[in-house]
Amino acid sequence: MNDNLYELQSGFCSTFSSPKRLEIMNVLRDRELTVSQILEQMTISNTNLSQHLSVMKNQGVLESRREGQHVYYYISNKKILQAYDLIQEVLVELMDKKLASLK
Amino acid sequence: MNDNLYELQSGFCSTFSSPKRLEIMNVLRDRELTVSQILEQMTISNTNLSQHLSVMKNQGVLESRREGQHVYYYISNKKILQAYDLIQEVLVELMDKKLASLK
DNA sequence: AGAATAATTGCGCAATTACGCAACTAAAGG
DNA sequence: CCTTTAGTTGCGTAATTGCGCAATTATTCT
Repeated sequence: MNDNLYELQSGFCSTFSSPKRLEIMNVLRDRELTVSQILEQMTISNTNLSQHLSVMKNQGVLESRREGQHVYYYISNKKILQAYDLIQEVLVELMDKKLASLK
Repeated sequence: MNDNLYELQSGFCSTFSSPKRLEIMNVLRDRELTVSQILEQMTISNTNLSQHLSVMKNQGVLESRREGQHVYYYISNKKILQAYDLIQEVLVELMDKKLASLK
């Protein structure tokens, strides 16, 4: 029964396991953007961006709305960014620790 | 330059993208355990558990210490569990929203 | 209706990941 | 030193993922 939750959560988190997708989250941190606006901000092909956005939307990380020719994407829940930032803090602490152990 | 951070973070987060690994984190939530103790708590082969623990340790999610024949594993940083719990909250809110939209 | 712009999708391939089996290393006790 | 218990590692294979190319859909403008 709980297996399903782990399943769901791992799917959701798989979204965080790609550098490009993390970059997308960061670009969308405090605003919604159209696909082409995101495209301008990063080095990625149109196709590949669309694929990543689709994965993220399917997992519930992003939502989208169409406005004319444009599709706006945005982060579905601010807690996602909180989690993102927590992990980044962990990484910083990890690197600090590693550096300290080297000297 | 920032690419490296995304790279690092995605590697770290890839740890969260497996149901088994999430289960391991949950089992280790508030205590350290030996490999065989973890084994007792979940349905997984010895080998596969060892492999997952190795991945998690390499990414910095877990640390370990040997005591005689036993190797204890524990979560390296409490913020990891905070992030874990935040994501779970997001999932609950997501399911609530989905249920509400169905009725 | 036809053309242009925005975005998505199907297909194929290369790269990575998951996991079992069997072999191996590490520590403790007789 | 041999055996037992604990844990790890190498290898093979099946499954999944990432990403480019080309084709397709959606919307707007003329």
